[in-house]
Amino acid sequence: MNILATLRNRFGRALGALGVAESETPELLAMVLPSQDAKFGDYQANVAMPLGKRLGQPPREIAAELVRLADVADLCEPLEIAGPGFINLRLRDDWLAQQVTVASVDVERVGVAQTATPRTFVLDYSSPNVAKPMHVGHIRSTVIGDALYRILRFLGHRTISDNHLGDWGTQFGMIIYGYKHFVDRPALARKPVDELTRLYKLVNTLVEYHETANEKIPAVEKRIADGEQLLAKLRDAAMPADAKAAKQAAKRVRQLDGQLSELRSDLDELLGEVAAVEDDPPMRQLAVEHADIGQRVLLETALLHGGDPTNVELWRQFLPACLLEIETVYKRLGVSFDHTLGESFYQDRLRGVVKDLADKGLARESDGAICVFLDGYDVPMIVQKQDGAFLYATTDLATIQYRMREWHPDAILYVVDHRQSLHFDQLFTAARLWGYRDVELQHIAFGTVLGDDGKPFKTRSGTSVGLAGLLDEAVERAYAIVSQNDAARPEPLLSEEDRRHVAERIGIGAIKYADLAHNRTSDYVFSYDKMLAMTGNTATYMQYSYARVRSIFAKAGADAHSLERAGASPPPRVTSAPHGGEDAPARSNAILLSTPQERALAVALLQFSEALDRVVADYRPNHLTGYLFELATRYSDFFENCPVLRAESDELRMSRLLLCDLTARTLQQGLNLLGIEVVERM
RNA sequence: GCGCCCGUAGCUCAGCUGGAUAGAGCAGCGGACUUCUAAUCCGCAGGUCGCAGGUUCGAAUCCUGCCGGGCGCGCCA
Repeated sequence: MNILATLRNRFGRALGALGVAESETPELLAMVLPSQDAKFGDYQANVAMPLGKRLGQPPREIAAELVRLADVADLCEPLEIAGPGFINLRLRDDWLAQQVTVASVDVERVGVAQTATPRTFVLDYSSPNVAKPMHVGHIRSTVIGDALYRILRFLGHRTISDNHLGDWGTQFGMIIYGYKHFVDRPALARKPVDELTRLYKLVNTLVEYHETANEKIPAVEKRIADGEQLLAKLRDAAMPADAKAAKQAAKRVRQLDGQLSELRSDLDELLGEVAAVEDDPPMRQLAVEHADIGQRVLLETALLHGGDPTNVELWRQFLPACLLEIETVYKRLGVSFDHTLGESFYQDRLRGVVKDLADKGLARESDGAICVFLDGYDVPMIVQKQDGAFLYATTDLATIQYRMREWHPDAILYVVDHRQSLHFDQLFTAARLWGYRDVELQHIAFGTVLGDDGKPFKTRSGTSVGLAGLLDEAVERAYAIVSQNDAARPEPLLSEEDRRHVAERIGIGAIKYADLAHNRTSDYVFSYDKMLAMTGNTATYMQYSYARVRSIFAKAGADAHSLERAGASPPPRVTSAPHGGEDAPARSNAILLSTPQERALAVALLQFSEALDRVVADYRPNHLTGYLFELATRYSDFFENCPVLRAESDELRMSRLLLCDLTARTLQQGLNLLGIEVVERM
């Protein structure tokens, strides 16, 4: 059941009867919306105001006409016109009761219909570099992508998830170099993943050391010197005469000052990095011995790309261990993919891509590189470097070509950091020029995860936070909270094993939910305390709400089983209005809406479908978290005001049990679509 | 310099293709546990939606300019 879609459908007909052109109706029907304030009813139609202008009639008159034409008497109370021409709709209690009763026996889909217009979506998310440990930056892509995948699939779309691994880049050159110079063979045989990680980190540290010492530090020093010079010049300059120019000059000085202090703190950080190596004698020794490590890593990478048998064999040998590592994280997150076609998969297609682009006149040589020049962009998209190597733009184009040929999608969604938006703009523009015009290409951009200080989330030492450690920490904190709360009960509910199990689900859920609940386009501040809070819009609160509902069934005992049976049966024939005429006794499995709280809960339950539509409209899972919070709030209100097991009659008791059951299943389904598990007790 | 994103309560954030009196949580104040999980709930207080114009029946939302912040800008991904 989708109330909004039903109402729009009815108003569409009314608009037709009013003589509105069919081409204009979709835009107008978008103005039929849920009310923001309950005193205006459940829904409102705001179409009369814009129509007033077009038809040259007072909006209130048009509203009155629409009220006459709209055939909604079966589901709405008599329509009301308010203000300049708002039409307020209040749903009939008997209709609501009937609809929610039907939803309550829908075991599979809690009343959400599948889309009438299924599309094929390819979703590209997570895409970590293998060989590097996954870090905090991979959470958002993985979690948002997985949620969108689950939601689209639930709505009946064809979905294909493809983890576009970085499995062919410089990080393998590093591992290969590390293997050739530093490998500890027994360790590699014993724990390959750990040893490869150690090699990667070691080589990476050495490469960075040289880069920092030889390039970054001098560059920053030069910028500081230039800045200081400019600042001195600005300060010496005579104050401009007119006020505006003086203000501008002052601002310039202020900005420059800020930039300089930022640069100085950058410099300190870089000097610290260098010192860390130099103060460690063995590392210092290695740094001296491997002075040209940066170049030699690139060489190893080039050899790999060129098909060098030794390096290709090493790559083959190392890849499974690296995959195992990330697979562990995915398993814990409950994320899986239909395909995992990494960059390496496309390597033998790249030459053909560049040739085809050149043949079609889209790419040409410039400064020794092959570039695609696009209107409206200052910089071209480079598809082949001077030295002949290909770039990620090339791989991405090859990937689009492959996906289009293989899966014929209607849309390809890339869940990737917003910093890559220029790349995707260019990629999509190029792809369309290349001939892929009938596919929706979307960069599902998201912001950065920040620490408490408002800067990108890092450890004290400045390295990025490992994803595995992050999950551990959340689960550990969840365990402490679970244990503390359970121990404080007169009679603890949970065994030690239960507590561990619950903590895992709460900890992982908290991280995912916090991420999904934020509007994806903005940065968000990562805080364990906030995400594990029991109040507010958190996974923990949602899981708690679920557990509270379920506890009623635990108390109800055998009733739960009979209810499940009732739920599994076909929809009941609703023979009576909820308030029940004497000659039509309410059936035992019909829902009655005897209080405002029950009614509000029923409306919320029926709006699940609308929430999912909103998510899909612009690929924002936070609309679903917002909905679940609203639902949980409504349930809480109901829980406080409507006794279930001690309801005044058997009919009411059964009705409320049905509402509870549907609430639990809707919460569970909603959380499941976000990749979050529930617990029966907590 | 050019481009993209952002600016909403003390803090962290919502605000659903422009709708009626801008909402949550935290923090603050005051209430509710012999009653289905109080890890909860209810009430109070808290706002020039960065600033200034414009578009219109109506603007936090759309347009322009300014102020403030983040990110990106040829051979990394």
